[in-house]
Amino acid sequence: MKVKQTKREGLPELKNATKGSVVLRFAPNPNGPLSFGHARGLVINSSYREMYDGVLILRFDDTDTKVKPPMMSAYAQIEQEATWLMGRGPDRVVIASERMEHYHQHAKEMLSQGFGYVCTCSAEAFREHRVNKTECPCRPNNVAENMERWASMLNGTYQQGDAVVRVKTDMKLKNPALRDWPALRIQDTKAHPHPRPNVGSRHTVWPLLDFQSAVEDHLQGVTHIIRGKDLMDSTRKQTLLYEHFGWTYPETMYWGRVKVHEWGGFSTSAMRKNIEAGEFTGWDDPRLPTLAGLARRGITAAALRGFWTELGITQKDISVPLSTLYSHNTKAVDDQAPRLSFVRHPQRLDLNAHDAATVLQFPIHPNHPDQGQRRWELNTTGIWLEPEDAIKGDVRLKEYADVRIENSKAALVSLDRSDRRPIVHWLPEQHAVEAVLMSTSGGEITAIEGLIEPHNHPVGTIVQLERIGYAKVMEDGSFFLCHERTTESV
RNA sequence: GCUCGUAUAGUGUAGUGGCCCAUCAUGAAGGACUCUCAUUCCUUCGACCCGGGUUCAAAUCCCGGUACGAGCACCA
Repeated sequence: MKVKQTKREGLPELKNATKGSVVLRFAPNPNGPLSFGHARGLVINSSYREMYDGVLILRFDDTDTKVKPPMMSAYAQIEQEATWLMGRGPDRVVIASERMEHYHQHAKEMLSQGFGYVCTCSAEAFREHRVNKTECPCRPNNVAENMERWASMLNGTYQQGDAVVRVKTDMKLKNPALRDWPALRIQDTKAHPHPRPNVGSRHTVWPLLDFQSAVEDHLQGVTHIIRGKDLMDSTRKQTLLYEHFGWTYPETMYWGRVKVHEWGGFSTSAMRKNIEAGEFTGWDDPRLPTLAGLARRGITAAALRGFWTELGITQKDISVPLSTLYSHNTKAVDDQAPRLSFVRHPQRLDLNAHDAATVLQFPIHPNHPDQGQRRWELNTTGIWLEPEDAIKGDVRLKEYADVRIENSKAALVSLDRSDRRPIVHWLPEQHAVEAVLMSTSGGEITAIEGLIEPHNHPVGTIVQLERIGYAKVMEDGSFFLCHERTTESV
């Protein structure tokens, strides 16, 4: 008997993993709030935490005060956003800048055991050595000398740029990236203090990512690292360090680069600049691919989880259309979204409703009568229609009646459906309040004036505007279209 | 330039030598249901980068090519 092939559900098994003893980590730089891409690390790592009943560490890699300076408000925001996305908080939070003594101690150990050295060559000079596979003059220095130079790094004799601590690997390694890589450097924290008040200018010798991350992973007992494949060489560098220390490196998996068609590339630093320049209203500007921005326009955590889980952890570099995310969001949102009638650019028509019912009643959600009923009272003869529908001639006013439109007048034909004429959404003249539908399109925020049926859905509710799409109720009562349309009929 | 990695339908993804004329989702087209251009359901369309090799047997292993991406920062 042939067994039909099936697609694996969810994420693949972790190598060398036993339930209950898996330790994972997600390590962002708090130089801004989380963005769409960060969600991948959160979703994947947290799924594995659930699968293996493991521990997930949120680690702030905030060891650069100049190139990518941390943002004080980002720490709390990132933890909150991560919790929102994962549906559960991290098991442990680690802040690198507050664990400097561990990094210093390990640097010292590295020097005293002779597998590290203090190098005073300029970056350019060392680059020459790296490409030519030659040893720099500092490399043969003995332990005593290295300890002395280490002291000079710590006490300020050496200034920023004067010296780094390198891990002794092998200058003849095939991969140039691995040759005696830098582990710690000096930062002028007087000029660029760390934003955390208890850190500030206290330290001048700071670890670089590869060293800090490697030491911290070991200290925290991390068993599995899942990260971008841009960090593949980091794994190799860190493995060399682990060998020196006699540690075992965690299992590692990588994912490739993801681009979203509509967004192209973006970076936290670039967004920060544009926000400061006033091009965006803030980190939660709905045009921004930040978690805050996406959440603001009604993209749910469940949609993000579904999206990233479906992409999995392949090393392929991919480009995905936003519609993929939207389809996940539709699935997450539709079943609960109350229906509302919103008429864009309303046009008033007279309706000769001589025989009409005066009260209409129909469900808030067609698939869920238990959500209650909508109740429209018809006490005048005016109705509102979208201009596009008002020229269609024979239409059916949804949940009410078939009408014929001629010369800006609508004539009631039948209360029951008499044929297959198109059904349009509409509003009774008195049962409509002014409203605005906001949306993003092509990097702009646009507003469409219109009328909405009265409702009391609280701020934040994701509703479905019939025949238009899902929208979120905003603080000011306006609606924000969740899924920007490619073919917008504004 | 050196090093590393990846290549399955339009877009993603499953598949680790025979159950593969290749999975699932999304998309497109058609249809059913429905007083929404929503949801749900059904049908159809559509792919193993190229060339060699190993093998009785290759999407799956090996070699070469090509394409794309990443690293070679005193950034993360």
